[in-house]
Amino acid sequence: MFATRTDLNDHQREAASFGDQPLRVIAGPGTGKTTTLTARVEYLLDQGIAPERILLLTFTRRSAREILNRVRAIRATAHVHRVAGGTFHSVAHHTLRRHHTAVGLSDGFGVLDHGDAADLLDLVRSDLGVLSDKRRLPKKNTLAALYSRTVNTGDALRDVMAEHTPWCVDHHEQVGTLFSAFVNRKRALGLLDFDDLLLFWRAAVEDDALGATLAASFDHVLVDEFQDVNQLQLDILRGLRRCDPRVTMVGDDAQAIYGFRGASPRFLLDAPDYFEGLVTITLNVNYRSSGAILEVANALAADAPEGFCAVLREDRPVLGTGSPQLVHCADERHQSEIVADRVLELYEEGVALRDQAVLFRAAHHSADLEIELSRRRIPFVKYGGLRYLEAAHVKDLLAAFRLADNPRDEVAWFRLLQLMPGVGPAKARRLIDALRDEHRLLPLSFLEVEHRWPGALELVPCDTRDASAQLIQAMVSRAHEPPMAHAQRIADALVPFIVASYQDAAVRLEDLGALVLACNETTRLSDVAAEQVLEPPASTGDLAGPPFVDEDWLVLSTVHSAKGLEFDAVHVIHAADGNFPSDMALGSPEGLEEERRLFYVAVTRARRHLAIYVPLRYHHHRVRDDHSWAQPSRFLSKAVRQTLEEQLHETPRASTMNLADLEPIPGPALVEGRLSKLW
DNA sequence: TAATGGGGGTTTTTT
DNA sequence: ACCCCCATTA
Repeated sequence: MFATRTDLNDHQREAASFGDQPLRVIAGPGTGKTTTLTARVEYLLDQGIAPERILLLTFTRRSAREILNRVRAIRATAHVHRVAGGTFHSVAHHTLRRHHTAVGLSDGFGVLDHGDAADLLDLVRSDLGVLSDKRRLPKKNTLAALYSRTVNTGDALRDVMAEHTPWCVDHHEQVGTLFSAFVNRKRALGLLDFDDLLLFWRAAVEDDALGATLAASFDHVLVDEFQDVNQLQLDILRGLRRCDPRVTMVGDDAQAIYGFRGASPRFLLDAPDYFEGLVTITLNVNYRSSGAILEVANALAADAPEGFCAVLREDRPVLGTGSPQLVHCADERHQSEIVADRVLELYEEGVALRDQAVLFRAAHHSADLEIELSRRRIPFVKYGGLRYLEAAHVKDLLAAFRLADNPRDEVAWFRLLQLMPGVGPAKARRLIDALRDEHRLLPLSFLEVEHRWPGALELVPCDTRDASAQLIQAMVSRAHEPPMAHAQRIADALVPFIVASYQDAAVRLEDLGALVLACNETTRLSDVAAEQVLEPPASTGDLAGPPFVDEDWLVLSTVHSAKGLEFDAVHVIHAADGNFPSDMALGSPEGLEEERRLFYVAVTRARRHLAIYVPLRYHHHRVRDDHSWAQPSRFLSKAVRQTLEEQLHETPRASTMNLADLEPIPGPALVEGRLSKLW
């Protein structure tokens, strides 16, 4: 029972058991945000609210699961699993699948990931023939980001372009034409991208009749990480609470780090304007970090021009060992060695690898360290950056899954057809054209595909016709079988193409098997494809081999991906200006402030040990021997440095010497000398 | 006319 | 890993 919980402080308890007005909880890092949300869910259940009438919106589905698992651990009897929980996107997906008719979507609609959406944009651009002057034009990924930002903020395209792509703002009308064609094409093909999930959910929620029904299906709505919502998400939330004041928003303005998705901490700060009668509770007692680490965090916070709402303080001291360190390294190579040394030292002192994390600004910042860790056989898992989902073969199978439910999915066709040897972009388009009817529409059903395919088959090079026909057959034929069996047949038919297209086919085939297994509990393959897009497996870690042998591995993560996590020891690398803050973000004051918050997030992940590493030199790969001197991150101000113990490692060890400086050895002669003894 | 392979240059962050 | 460009091949 909630009433018997003794692990909450007064503020947490007040928040958890708050009544029916809108509630805003400002919760600094380590102040028990998750505990409080968990307790609030528990409290609501105790009050007799039916679990399925509670909606818990979180930033990742992992955190929704964590909160619900914790509730379940306390109240084993409740049907906690019926609480509707997930990200805005995943809840949107569920809602739209359920009410697809009411919002005018077809059954089995497909969900495009970021890359698919960019590909489709490119496809539409070449069809339209606009914007073909490649010099001054944004590339497809830039265009996709532009589109996304525009719909998520609701700002005029012209203004968004003026700020983010000023070099081509003159083309804004053409870009607008492209975007509207892009939207039409997605509709015609039965496809939604990430943004559409939210756009359609908002449309549903804002509709008088449908919106009232959706809003009435929840008694309480709780939103975590509110500092990272954007205008579109706020609109949805307001729609859902159109006549009901029972809403809880939890967030921390100091940790707003998703501006590039149109999010802004101002929605959290201005929440009283959006929700009448809102009450605010602030949590600022930190239970996570040692006092010394808190001092670092607070010094960083004090440098923020606008200040942060929650200034952290400690209640009972958290034990720390030694001071947080600022480590100066010779260069990146040296940094990798010192980090590896330090990680092992801490390991010897009893800090398990999985309780340690190396954090960085950009995914590629860990490249050198990954090599060093592999060399020393230190197992690690990396979060952030490239994902399993983005691997080509996974996308191939997902495309086939989408197609199995929606033969109009031109993006999927385009991808799958090019897998066939001898088929490139041009032939793929001709093949797709051969599948269209007299109105240039793609088949709506697989009956039509079967009917039109023989004509198209002529375009496929002879030697792959059989395999191609089998793949089509596998997708077309839906016997009375469980979806997983269907998925298995599709995967089997895909095997020859994977083997022919990729050199490391064996590894890739295993991934396909895993995807087939994911179809176990579904009714629709397109559902599985969408789920994978909405919640891709978060980690990649192949360099050090399978880390699971000893079940302890070091965590490497982008700061973004480490949000909400905590570790005994945190190593922040590449704290050099240009890397952290990223020079990409320095165009505007808001950009810089977001970087500062990101740094704050990194530091506040640490419980007992914190080290920040600054390489002094960066070698340039373009010109050999060339290097530049790095400035330590501007966030390491004088005040911040006073909270850190500085360590200088000015003399790198022999192994880090720049080998190009040495007198060359007579390599060819030495090699030939040895080899000549062999023959 | 298209596909394919090689090479060089780049890469912010993610639902 | 991706994108873009170019040369070679079918």
